[in-house]
Amino acid sequence: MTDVADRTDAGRPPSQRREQTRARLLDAAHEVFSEVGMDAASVEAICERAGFTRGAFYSNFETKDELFLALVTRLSDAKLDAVESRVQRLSPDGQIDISDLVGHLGAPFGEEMDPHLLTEIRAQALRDQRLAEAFLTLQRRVLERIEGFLQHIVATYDLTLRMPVRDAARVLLDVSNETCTTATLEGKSSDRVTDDLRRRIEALVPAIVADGGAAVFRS
Amino acid sequence: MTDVADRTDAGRPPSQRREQTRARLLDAAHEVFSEVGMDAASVEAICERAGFTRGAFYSNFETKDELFLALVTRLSDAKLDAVESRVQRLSPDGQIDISDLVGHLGAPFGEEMDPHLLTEIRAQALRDQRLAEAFLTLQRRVLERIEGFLQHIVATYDLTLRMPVRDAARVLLDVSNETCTTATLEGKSSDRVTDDLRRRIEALVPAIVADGGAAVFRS
DNA sequence: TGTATCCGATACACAGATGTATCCTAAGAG
DNA sequence: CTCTTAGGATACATCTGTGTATCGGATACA
Repeated sequence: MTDVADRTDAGRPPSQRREQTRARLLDAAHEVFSEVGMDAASVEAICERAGFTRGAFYSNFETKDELFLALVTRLSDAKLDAVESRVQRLSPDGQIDISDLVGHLGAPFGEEMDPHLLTEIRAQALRDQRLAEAFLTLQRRVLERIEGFLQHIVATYDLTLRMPVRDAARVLLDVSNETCTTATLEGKSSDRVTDDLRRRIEALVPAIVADGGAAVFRS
Repeated sequence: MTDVADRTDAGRPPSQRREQTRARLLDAAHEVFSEVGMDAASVEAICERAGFTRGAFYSNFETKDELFLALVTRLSDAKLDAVESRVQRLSPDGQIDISDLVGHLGAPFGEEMDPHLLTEIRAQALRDQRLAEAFLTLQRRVLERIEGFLQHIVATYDLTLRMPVRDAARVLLDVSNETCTTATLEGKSSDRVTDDLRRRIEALVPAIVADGGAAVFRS
């Protein structure tokens, strides 16, 4: 009897139902991990949130660790997609709106990867080789995207940076990360986190871009 | 019979012995928390590391949470002291060695507050109001120190910054934090973490300081 | 030397989590 | 309509951790 929760997989083929179950478990895991952290999150709690019992869990995953890794992988993909699509949508001429820039940089956060989970992943990665590698790979790829993005801007608007593009990308990412985490710690809403980030980036751009990029950037 | 471990508090007055016990428990907690994280660290494991049983623990602390908070407090004090003393030792004239600057900025890390613990504290703080406040207060105070330090340099050498001192301090701190964490994730030794940090700061200084501060900074 | 006291060890009760082994049900196959 | 099978529920054994209550021994002081 499946009365734990009414699910809508009534008439689906079994193969799709399995995927659905995995996805729901991952969704639930995302929430619970973000709320109470990896260690404090019991498999039980995750299953309950997803509307399943642990039977379903152990039928789909080996262990909690594997679940976490799967979740991180899924989030990484989503994150990269988000960055990628934003880079594509870059307007090819005219001025660059700093809010836009923030959008590009902030994309790695958004709903896909909130500071709670980012911090959690890091904390875990410091003690798990596989996770560390996964995380570092992700970070490297995000960095490359941002670097490419900057390079594009530099070429398009004929700007000069006061440091190598790579370093500039890193600084922006670092400031992004720290600002988001700190603002979240301060209990700020998602909107106000973005405000903070915007302010920080605005202060940073004139330092990185020669002659302040006055002709190109606008607030 | 106290044969769990030979302690050297043989003939000490009881009051001092109590302090010793607390200190040893805190030391052990530092290690264990840093190794396996707050949640995974059992009181048992901490006591074992310290050479006690849980009896000693519950005789000195209310709960594991209180222990963690006490540890963070102790670390904060140590951290601030480290920053403070380094600021005092600033050479009043001549050139500024960038390694020195890194030393000042990196001081918050060192042995006092390694990235493992920093990350751990953050992860916890995201879910614990009291911890969040403690951490934010610490961060604010460290920031003020760095700001004061920068202000001192600017005044002494008559430099111009391309952003408000406050923002400059933040950027430096953010880059410090992220660099240390990432380098640690990459499995780098303490020395190589410092190397990384040095490189990052070197790239950053010319952007922040007008005309690159060429006359003042040397690698 | 006797005694009170403090501090840490030991023992215990209990709660919660993990993982496995088994059972049940509903969708497809013939 | 029956049989098969997959996917998830249920039940169970085990383990680990927490916190409390009690005990014992060393120190300090008379």
